[in-house]
Amino acid sequence: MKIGELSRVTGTNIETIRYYERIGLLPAPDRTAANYRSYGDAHRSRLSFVRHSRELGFTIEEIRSLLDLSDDPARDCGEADRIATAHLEQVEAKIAQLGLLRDELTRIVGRCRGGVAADCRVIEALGDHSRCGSQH
Amino acid sequence: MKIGELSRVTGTNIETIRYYERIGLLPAPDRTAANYRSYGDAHRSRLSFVRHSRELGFTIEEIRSLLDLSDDPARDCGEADRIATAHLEQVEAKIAQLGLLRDELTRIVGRCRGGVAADCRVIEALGDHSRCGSQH
DNA sequence: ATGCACCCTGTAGCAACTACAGGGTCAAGC
DNA sequence: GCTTGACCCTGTAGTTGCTACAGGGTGCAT
Repeated sequence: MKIGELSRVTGTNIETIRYYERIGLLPAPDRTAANYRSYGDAHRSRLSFVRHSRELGFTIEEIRSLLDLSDDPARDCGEADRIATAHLEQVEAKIAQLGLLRDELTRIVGRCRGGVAADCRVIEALGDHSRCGSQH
Repeated sequence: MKIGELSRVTGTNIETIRYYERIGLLPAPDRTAANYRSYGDAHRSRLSFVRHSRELGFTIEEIRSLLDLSDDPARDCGEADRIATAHLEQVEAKIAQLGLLRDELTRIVGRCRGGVAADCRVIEALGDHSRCGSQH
């Protein structure tokens, strides 16, 4: 299949597919006589792997490591688990951090009583960290 | 005060301060005879406002709008409240999305039973979106 | 006078794309 | 047989919010 179809079946921007090839995440496919990229099923499933991992928030470098692992079926699987576990911990940390942020934003918004900016509690609160309940 | 001191009192990287000046978020300060930037208290509090807002996740453009508001004390405060409320909604959406991600990562990790990559459940799960419980 | 901390400008790099500009290819319809 | 339009190509530059130099100047103490 050509790049447009691969783009449609994987829900990936065409430019992004070429970008992944450029950075070596996807192997360069064969070309047609007209120099068009020609993809097979292996490309499709590799790209799906990449997209799914990206949606889960893995970085390109993490995905590279995971792909290296899956390219070498004899290697130890524990590494994949370590990468995923570390990533899960990061996600949990991010959730906790955003929770604090939400609390503070909640404290800040809704204080507006329709006055002018000079009396604005929102602007005041943004300028003054000292009243924050938490460190961020 | 010179840029190094402003950097210390606000906890901002020197390069970042110059960057904010370049993009017009901070006004260009006076210069000493030796062409060193010389800041006053107004700069300090404006930079604190910017840093606090960035820590709360506001974008540079949102901060620019908030600063425009606070620079013009006669303007309607409702705009500041709208920006902050919209941002709060984004933070809440992000928390919800990360929650789904965490659930899925939790489902994926810890399945490793010490085998080889060919049998790796983690790698398998990453390649196969169809088993995900949620859309992401 | 020489070492060191500090300051300056300008440019390039990071992640992970996205968006052109400026061209080539191919099948369908007139 | 010629045009139209959808598709493809390469290469480069833009995005966000910084950060990191390179290559130089300044100010003060020893």
